[in-house]
Amino acid sequence: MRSFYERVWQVLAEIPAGRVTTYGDIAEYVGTRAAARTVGWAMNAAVGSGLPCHRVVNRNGELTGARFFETPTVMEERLRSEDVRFHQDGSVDMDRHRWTPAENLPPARDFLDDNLESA
DNA sequence: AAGCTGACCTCGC
DNA sequence: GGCGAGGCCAGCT
Repeated sequence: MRSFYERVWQVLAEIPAGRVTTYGDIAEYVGTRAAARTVGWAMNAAVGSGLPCHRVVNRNGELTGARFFETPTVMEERLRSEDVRFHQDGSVDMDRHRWTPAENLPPARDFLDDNLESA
């Protein structure tokens, strides 16, 4: 079992364009719901690595991590370029775009362990 | 080495 | 329904 970060990144890499997920959903999928916080920390380390960190928002669809990108606006711009719709208050339309690892990926153990062991 | 902090979430008051 | 506290992992002081 590799680090918590790497598990998060594997999930992150599977998020389809035009969809978003939440810190809590990722945290729960990789093992612990309460580690949602650390997920954000993992994102910070992933900025600039090519992973779609912009597809992770908080439970309300707010772009809380925007300020950690190259510029504070690229997060929204990337999402808009993927046809993600926003509410008037600037939050993502979660009903329309929400994607969860639990419903779209194989069971966490299989998915994570497979990739890790075969690596 | 111990303690604080952080892109969060949930529960209790 | 707003405010405060606890829980998780890793990095920094």
